[in-house]
Amino acid sequence: MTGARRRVTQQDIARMTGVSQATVSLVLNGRSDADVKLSAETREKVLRAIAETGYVADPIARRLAARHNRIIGVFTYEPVFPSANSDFYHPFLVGIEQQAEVLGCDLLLMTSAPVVDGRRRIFHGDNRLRLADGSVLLGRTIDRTDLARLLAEEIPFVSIGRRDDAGGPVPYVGADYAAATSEIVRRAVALGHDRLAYLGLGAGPESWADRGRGFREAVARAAAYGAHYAPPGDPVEPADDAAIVVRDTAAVLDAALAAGVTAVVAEEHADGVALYELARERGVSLSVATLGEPTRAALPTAVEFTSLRIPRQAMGAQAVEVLTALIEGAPGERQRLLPCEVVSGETLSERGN
Amino acid sequence: MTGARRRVTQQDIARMTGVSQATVSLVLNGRSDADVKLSAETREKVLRAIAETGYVADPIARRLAARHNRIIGVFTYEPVFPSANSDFYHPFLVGIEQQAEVLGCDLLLMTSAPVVDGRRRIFHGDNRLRLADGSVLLGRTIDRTDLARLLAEEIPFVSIGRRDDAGGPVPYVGADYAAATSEIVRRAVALGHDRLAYLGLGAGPESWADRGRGFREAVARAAAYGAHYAPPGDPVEPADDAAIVVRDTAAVLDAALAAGVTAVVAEEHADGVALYELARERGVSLSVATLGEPTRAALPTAVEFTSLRIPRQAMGAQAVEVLTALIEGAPGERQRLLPCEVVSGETLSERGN
DNA sequence: TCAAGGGGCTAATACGAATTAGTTCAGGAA
DNA sequence: TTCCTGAACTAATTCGTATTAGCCCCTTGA
Repeated sequence: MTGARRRVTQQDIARMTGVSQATVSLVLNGRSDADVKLSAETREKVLRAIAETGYVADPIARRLAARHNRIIGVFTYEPVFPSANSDFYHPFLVGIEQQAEVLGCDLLLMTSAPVVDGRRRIFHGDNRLRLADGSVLLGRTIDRTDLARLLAEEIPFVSIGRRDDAGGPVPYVGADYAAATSEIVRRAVALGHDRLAYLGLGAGPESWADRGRGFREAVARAAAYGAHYAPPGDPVEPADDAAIVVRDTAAVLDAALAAGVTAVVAEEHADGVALYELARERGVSLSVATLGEPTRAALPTAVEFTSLRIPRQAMGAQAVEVLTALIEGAPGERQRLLPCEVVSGETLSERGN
Repeated sequence: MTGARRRVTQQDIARMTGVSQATVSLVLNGRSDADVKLSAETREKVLRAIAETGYVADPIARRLAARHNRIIGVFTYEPVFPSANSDFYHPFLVGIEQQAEVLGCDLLLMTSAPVVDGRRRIFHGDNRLRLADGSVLLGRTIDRTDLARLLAEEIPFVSIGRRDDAGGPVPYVGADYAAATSEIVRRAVALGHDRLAYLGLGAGPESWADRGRGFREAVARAAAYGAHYAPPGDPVEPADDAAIVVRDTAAVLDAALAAGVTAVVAEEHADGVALYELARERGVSLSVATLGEPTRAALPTAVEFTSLRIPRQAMGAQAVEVLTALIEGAPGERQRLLPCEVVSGETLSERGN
């Protein structure tokens, strides 16, 4: 029909219908407040021209003028679409996408962030965060200074996973690991275990700290004995004075048995699996619960583990919810902890089997 | 530090350093052409102020002025992050993300598109396609009228998967199903099969048509006999006159055996698996090759099928490549067919086993 | 002494939509 | 007739950056 096509603008529509660009904008935004009146005739004329030309507002210009564009940024420290099959982040993203769809928002994956030391950098020269109305941050650990800067610059964001204050409260949607861990300890105690051990690094991301805290508090409440072991393989720098550093699974098992421990709670699923399998192999009775779903490849096992189900999809969806509330200045809590379901498997059983 | 923070702009930098906004822009863009000269002194002064304030260009304004941002749209007809585990699209997205990362582009997932009849609509009222510099389209079938409109409106896009012309050539990166299918037929003939059958619907997306064509051409070249059966369960509307419509796997097998067919090439992996298993059950010797990876849930089978490996990741990456070439007006082919590797399994064997 | 020729910068404008402060006009009241 | 009011618009400005035309000043050369 037309030859060299150029983008249709409000100006074009205005010229076609003999009105001003401002009028076109007003019609488009369906404005009919007290101080803006448009005759039905004009309105129809403009709408007809819009329909004819297939005009669509340029979202970029819209954002510049109106200061929002219904785009939600998604920042991940690792690739969003990992090559590895066992994809821990996927459920979060399913939730994020679902909620974005509900809200009619698009998702901007910040893949342009340059990778340094294997992690994407949030802040860099050509920072794109402002392109979106706000962003969801996804990652096991998130740089404290990044968080502080996001807060300082008043960039709307929500972290998936609880975060400690970073020069101010950090908006987040996390899993209530402390409560879930306490619940597991409670169950163990109810099953007769009164000498428990926690297998995990004290130092690390908030999610680890929360589990450790849940364990210690529950043990204290139950007036039980609680030891703390650091698992093998990791760079060990236990924050907790009670921690006994061991270097391999066998040593952990030996130490636990020597201390009369009958139930172990493992931060990492894989560590728990290894410990449980070793105990079985040796014919020793030992209860094991793990505090999460597999993130490292675990030994293949046919046993159903007592562990936690992290409400990942709900966390993703709610993160988007909180973010939009934040952007729109709507009231409501900016920090949410979602309950973790305890999966009652067969690895936590009555004391003495 | 400051109270009510406002975004730092070039104007602010200009005021701080006593130069004009234009100068700041020039410094930022490192311009030093013939017609733009800046003293080293001014340059440094400005750069220092930029470093102090932590100024970062607003990508929105940048885009409005420069008419491009480094955003690549990703339009999928289904959710990008499907809940289902067997995720056919995932590898494409891995490739897209990888290439986007290499190019320093962000990805915009068009999740805002309203869903009608279970599919997202590309064109709708508040269309966001223009937000990105260009888009990658992902989907088994893509609406012809959508493609035509994209071409007409000169919206840069690349389809993943070959597409027929739609009022003009459609840019795509596809898999060369025709060649791969021919290769499979060639192998079958080399193994002594001279009566072959094709199991698949003639009508359907281009990718199906390509396979069917590859089959017919190869059969003709080999002067072999080639029949065409429509698989069970699907709404059958065979485009191919030679097609024999059958309604269940048993009927397909009966018809094939009656016609003296010894090797069957199946469009859909699941159909091929069903047919092969049935033949085995009956103790009949029948070679089967399938033309793709599982997209529908197939019967569980321990057999390694002769089939195709679709270079999905490479297709995703190259789609982004072609798209950027398109956007930048760089020369190069806008239609690419990538070779499919033939997986030589055990289901295609010498005639008579 | 004047013109020519840069170097070094700025004014002005564009990009496309949103918004606000008017302006025009018709009709009614005083 | 004048003033006022409200309906129906529009002119002008804003958002922050990129770009281009052109200005001013200082050298040089004749």
